[in-house]
Parts: sequence; C-alpha cells; structure tokens
Amino acid sequence: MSRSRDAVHEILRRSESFRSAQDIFTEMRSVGAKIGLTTVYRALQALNDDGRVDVLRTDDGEAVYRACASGVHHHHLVCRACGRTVEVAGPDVERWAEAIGAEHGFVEITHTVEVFGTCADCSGPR
Amino acid sequence: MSRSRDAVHEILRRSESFRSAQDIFTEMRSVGAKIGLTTVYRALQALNDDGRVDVLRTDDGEAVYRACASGVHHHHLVCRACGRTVEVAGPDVERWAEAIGAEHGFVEITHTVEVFGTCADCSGPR
DNA sequence: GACAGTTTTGACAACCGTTTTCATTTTCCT
DNA sequence: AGGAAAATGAAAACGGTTGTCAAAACTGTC
Repeated sequence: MSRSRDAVHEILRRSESFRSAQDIFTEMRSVGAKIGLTTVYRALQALNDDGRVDVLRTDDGEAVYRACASGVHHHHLVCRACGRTVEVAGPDVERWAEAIGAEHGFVEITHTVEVFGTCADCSGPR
Repeated sequence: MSRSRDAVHEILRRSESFRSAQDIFTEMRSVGAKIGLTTVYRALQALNDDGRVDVLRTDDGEAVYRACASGVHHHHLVCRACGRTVEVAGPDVERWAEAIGAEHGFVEITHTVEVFGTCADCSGPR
C-alpha cells in the first residue's frame, strides 16, 4: 500500500476542510489520476488506522476525512458554510469528560467533540 | 401522524439506551405490532423534528435514537458494552465551545459532545 | 350513517455510500 | 528474469435510508 495511498494523503494535506471519499476520488480523476474508488476507500482506512487522518460522520451518515497536523489528541472547529477547519486543543474538556465518567462509575472514558460555527470570512462582509 | 408515532415514542421511552430504526421495528413486530419499517423511520424523523428524541450516528454510520428526558440541551455518557445511557449536563463544555469559537472569529457556535466508557456493571464484577 | 377530502400507512423499489469479490497488474525480493 | 505477495479497480453485493404510490384510516360535514 503506497503509491495511491500517498496520493490520497497528499490531497488531504492540501485541503483545509473535511473531504468525503467520493469527493477525493472525483478530484483525483479530474486531474487525470488513474485511480479507482475502491482504492481511495482503502487508502483512507489505512491512513486512519495509522492515525494520519481524522474521520467523522456528517449528519447524513457520510464519512469525511481530514489530514490532522498533529498525531496527538485534538478536536475540530468547523465552519458550517465553507468547511474550513481549525484544530483545537481542549484540556478542560478532557478533564470534564473524565470527571463526568468517574462520577457515574464509568471507566476507560473516551469522547468525541466537534464544534461548528460560521467563520469570520463567511459571516463578516455581510 | 399519531398512532404509530406514539408507539415508537413509547418504545424509546422504555429503553435506556440508543436504538436503531431497524432495531425498534424488529421489537415492535416481535410483539405483534402491525407496523412497517417506513413508518418507523417517519415516526423517528417526526419525533426528532419535534425535539422529542436525540439522534446520533454510530461509527459505522447507522442512526440511533433515544428519547431524551429533558428538552433542554444536554449530552450523553454511553456504556460501550451494554449501551446504557446517562444524560449529563456540561456547562463548562458549553462555555469552552463558545470561547474556542470566539477566539477564532467563529459565530453561531454549536457543538456535539458524546462521552463513552464502560459502566460499573460491565467492568465491575470481573 | 354516508360521503368526500385529507392524512397516514406499508410493501416494494430506488438510492447512495461503502465493502466485497476476484481477476489482473504492479511491486518486491533473489 | 522469475515467482510470490501485495495492490489495484471494475463490477457486484450490501445495508441503511428514502421515495413511490395505491390502499387504508381518520376528518369533518350533511
């Protein structure tokens, strides 16, 4: 797993928003790349297994991916208009999740947090 | 929209974990209810539109529903073993999300937060 | 109660994103 | 080069969800 996997990774690194598999596939094809949809899916899961990309589900159940700048735990602030995404750290949230879990007797706490909003560019010059 | 919608709502109120549409459909049928899968889906979206149930997506993209006890904003602490769910409030998280958004020039902030863990019953008596 | 009009229902087909299959191609190693 | 193993992609299979459309269940009115 290598050639196409790097290509997919490259696309994601150049994007600053979450992209769907089909979306990536279309872009690659339109640029002339000879790649199959299946391979894009496989590359994405491989990249995700390696922790090189973040995945999340849109409200309609589609999986969207993004190359994460850091391998460490973080969350996303996503513009609902243009899709621009900022990685944010949330030590307070991590602590809160742990505390909430402990309070109810839960162990091995994990959590998912996504923040949405409209960025300055999209809401500003009205 | 009434008969079956109430039936679906009732099932959810009796469950303390998130349920999928198909899951609910199967249960209703096994109890002898004469209802179609389509109707279950319709009832669920209607209930969701009315803010009577919470929806979230599992990692494999399936939509799961739960009757929320309160109409006010809250989050969930879900046992990954038995699915038991506790509603939790997180004023700190709300503030954090607002702050993070503002810091990056985003407005109209919303967020999704789900906490997962293993509950006492499922991890305790080893 | 009968009737016309509206709403709800459900079997079935259509959708759509994702995964599997499997035969072909490419890569890697010696 | 030669052969085994990994990667690829077209097409088919899958699974959850939504659309279609005719039949059934309510509505309110005479």
